[in-house]
Amino acid sequence: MTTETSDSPRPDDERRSAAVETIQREMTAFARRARSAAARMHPELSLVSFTLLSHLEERHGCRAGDLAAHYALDKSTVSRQIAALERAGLVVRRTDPDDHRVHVLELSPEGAATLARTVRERRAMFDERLSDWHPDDLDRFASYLLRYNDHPSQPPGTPADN
Amino acid sequence: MTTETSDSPRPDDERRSAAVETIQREMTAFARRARSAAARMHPELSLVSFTLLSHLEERHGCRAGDLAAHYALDKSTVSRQIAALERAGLVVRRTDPDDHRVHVLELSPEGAATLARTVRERRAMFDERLSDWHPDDLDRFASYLLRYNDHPSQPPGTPADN
DNA sequence: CTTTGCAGTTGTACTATACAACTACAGCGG
DNA sequence: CCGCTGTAGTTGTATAGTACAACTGCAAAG
Repeated sequence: MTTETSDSPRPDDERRSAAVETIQREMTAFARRARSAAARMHPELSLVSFTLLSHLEERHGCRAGDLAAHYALDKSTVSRQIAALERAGLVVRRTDPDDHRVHVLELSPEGAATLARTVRERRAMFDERLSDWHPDDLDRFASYLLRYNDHPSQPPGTPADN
Repeated sequence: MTTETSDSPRPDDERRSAAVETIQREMTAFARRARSAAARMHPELSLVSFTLLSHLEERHGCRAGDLAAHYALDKSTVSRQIAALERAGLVVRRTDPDDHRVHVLELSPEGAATLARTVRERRAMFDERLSDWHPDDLDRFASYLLRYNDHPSQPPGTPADN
């Protein structure tokens, strides 16, 4: 409050503080909007369903528990999401022959198609939104986001070492 | 598909595409996590409540409709959120003497205190998370986020000119 | 064969949200 | 003054996403 030296270059702490403040505010603003924006864009596939399908595509199938762990969701949530996706015909679920407790999840052809369509639509949105950015800026922004997100997060089941 | 020139420097379009892909993926990942992370950190104040209180602080009070418009929320959602915040004693609501339809919303002292505490906690989290970043990178990241978010968004009541 | 543990499902509850219908009020045209 | 029309906000109702706890079914250890 008393460190008003506005005509000299601000110390690093102050720059840092201002930048962190902006990052916090803007990340928060983005997070607030993202779900409803996604929902309005793809009434067929919520943000969570979309990410689950993406994960299945990347991994070429996986187990429900993997999804829960990876996305810090409760296993019951994943169970219901997957059930809905199966009902919609986007995911197929088969029992692992080696361990009958395990259900292996995979994209159905329709699931892959729906995912591809959604990816395309999202891509178009991002392309449009970032169309006037210089490629160098895009690269830097992308790497900052990677760095920001490369951070461990506590799953809901984990009591955060309490 | 036929533009395989992997040994020569990639054309701008391809860099662009890769960067946009990353931005999309990482923004999505962040959005997915943000709410639950915020909820786990502040059981008292959801991300939405937090932003509503912040807005009230910034504007030194405003109307419910302003919040709805600004945050692209339905007026009923805002009404209930504000009702909950009022019940919790964080917001005071009084009728505008000039127009009895209007309810002017303001932070209560407890609301200001709670908001300040939450801001502090969030700040600490962000500070820790960004502690090993160079100030220049923080500045750039912040400005990229500002630029990214500086984009119009359709409120839910707006049928997007259909 | 029993016990213990893991993978996933189901029961229940809560929050955020939207849309539609409603209430209360303001401002206008007669 | 009276009624129409538009606006601010509330309430009814429905839905989605989520968590926690209790349960089922199976596996692996003893």
